[in-house]
Amino acid sequence: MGDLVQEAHVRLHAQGGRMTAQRRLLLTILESLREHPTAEELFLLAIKQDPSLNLSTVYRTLRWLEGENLVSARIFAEERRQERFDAALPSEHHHFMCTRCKNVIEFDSELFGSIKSQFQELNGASVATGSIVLYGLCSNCRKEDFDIDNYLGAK
Amino acid sequence: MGDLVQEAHVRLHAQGGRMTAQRRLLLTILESLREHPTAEELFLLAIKQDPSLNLSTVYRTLRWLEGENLVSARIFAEERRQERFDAALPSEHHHFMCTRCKNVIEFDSELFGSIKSQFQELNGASVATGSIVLYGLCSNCRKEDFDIDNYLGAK
DNA sequence: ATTATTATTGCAAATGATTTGCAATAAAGG
DNA sequence: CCTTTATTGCAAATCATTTGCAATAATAAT
Repeated sequence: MGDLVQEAHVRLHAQGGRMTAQRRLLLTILESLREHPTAEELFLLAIKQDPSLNLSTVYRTLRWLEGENLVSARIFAEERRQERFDAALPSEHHHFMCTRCKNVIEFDSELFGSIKSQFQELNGASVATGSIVLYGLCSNCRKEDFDIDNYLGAK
Repeated sequence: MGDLVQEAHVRLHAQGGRMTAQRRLLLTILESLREHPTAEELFLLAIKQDPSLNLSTVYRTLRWLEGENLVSARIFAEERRQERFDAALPSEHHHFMCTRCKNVIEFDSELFGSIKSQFQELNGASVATGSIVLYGLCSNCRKEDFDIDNYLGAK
């Protein structure tokens, strides 16, 4: 059993909550994914194993996890109004989304700290959190675009 | 008449569109604002001058502007699923949102370029766009929090 | 200026993601 | 095993945004 299931179990117990089959299933899937699924994508994966699972249970589970800081939700510019859920690593990290395949790549940046403190000093603000989002083509999709160009060029 | 109205006029003409009273009103308000209003906030400002204006006209106008790259839309983490519209400066810029008063401050960062190229090199991706979002307390709200603390402390 | 053309509007209804009320179900403690 | 009550599935509600359509009004043509 993975870390996330374990951790959730402990926290649920501490707050009088219950570890249900539905939660265990969702947590297991969630920690097996490198991707950042939408609620519906997670739901579609989960009903393969439990067809009676309901989408609202998925949302309720994700919101609970979010409140526990075990998952974070974000909306990417490419996909207005739809949230993606990230089984949050404890450390601060940033995201790149491929505008073609919608895959999300996480990355770190030592420069981010300087950006924050620079902003703080200039504005007298106190920055608590923040993140960087980049958009473009991942290496795979760059290749495919190149192949298509070649194909079209050859015709 | 401001730049935005002017520019929109030119583009509308070029594409067989029409400069209506509603558009002129919305554009005028938009370029007079330093803030990043939601569609509804813009609507509420606009109906003071034209009470018959409809919210869907506001959305249609904003979407057209977005398509023309005269306005950009973004969703801040603090406000799930609600878009804010930014009468986009031509240059790349970033945002800070105060989690208390919801005010948005724009800022530049020379370091952003390095972050992009660093990511590109590490991942073989090509980064087209991106942005930084910071959250925290603006200088005003820091003061107010301080005042409240003092007040509570003094009681 | 007047008229014809058709882009744009206001309105109401639709959409799509997410949330909520509620009765039925099932963990966990005793 | 029984009891308590957190959690579920379901259906209906919400909220921001979008869309179809008939009426209106900017522009082009006369």
